Amino acid sequence: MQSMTYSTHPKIFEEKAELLKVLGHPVRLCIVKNLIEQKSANVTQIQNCLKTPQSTISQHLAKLKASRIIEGRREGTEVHYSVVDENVKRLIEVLFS
Amino acid sequence: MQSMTYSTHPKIFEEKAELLKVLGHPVRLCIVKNLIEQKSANVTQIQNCLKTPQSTISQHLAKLKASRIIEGRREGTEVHYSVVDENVKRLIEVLFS
DNA sequence: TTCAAATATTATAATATATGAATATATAGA
DNA sequence: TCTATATATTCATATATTATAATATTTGAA
Repeated sequence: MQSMTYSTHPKIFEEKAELLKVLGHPVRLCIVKNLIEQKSANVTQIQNCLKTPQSTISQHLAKLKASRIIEGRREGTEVHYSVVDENVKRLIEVLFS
Repeated sequence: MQSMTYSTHPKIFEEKAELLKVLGHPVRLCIVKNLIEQKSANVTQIQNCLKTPQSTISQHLAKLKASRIIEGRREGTEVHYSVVDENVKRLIEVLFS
């Protein structure tokens, strides 16, 4: 077990764990999974499908955005979100396969 | 976004999210990653490499065990842990690739 | 049966996360 | 500029997670 280098090189584990933690919430996971399948959606569409209050959705989107998993493009009053992290797309595919 | 079925079929998202959450801790992720590479290790080995108190390690192992990600085989006074979930092995491989 | 080593459990305090209501902001059109 | 719609932010509260010390359990050997 010489290679268990968490104590000397914790960064990689902290980063990857942080990614899993952000994806590790049912609402966020559902958002990401479906944004991958649908390419893009706005907040109202997401909100209606999940039947979750708008502020809750918005906060989950903010967290996904802060982790650079998704990006939003404003079109008029709407904001269209999509998944921009290719590694996340691969991970989600494996997770649900 | 018709297929965003979280409100009607939340179970799959809850289950997968729970898995990600369990893996989404730096110490647990390090344990799992290294158990995959090393095949097996006991608690003392894990503890020494991570330089983390014994009870902390033991609790993380308990959580991984409860999620059926790892299993422990007692050999005398020691318990040897290994990763038994093949999907987790694939997921971790993608995560670190 | 006692002892030492390995591991697990419990209790508790600190911190982080999640939720929803209320409020604020941004944009387009009348 | 006023209004309606879409989205974001703030705030308070509830809940969950983490870490550590202390204690308990399990096992093998003397």
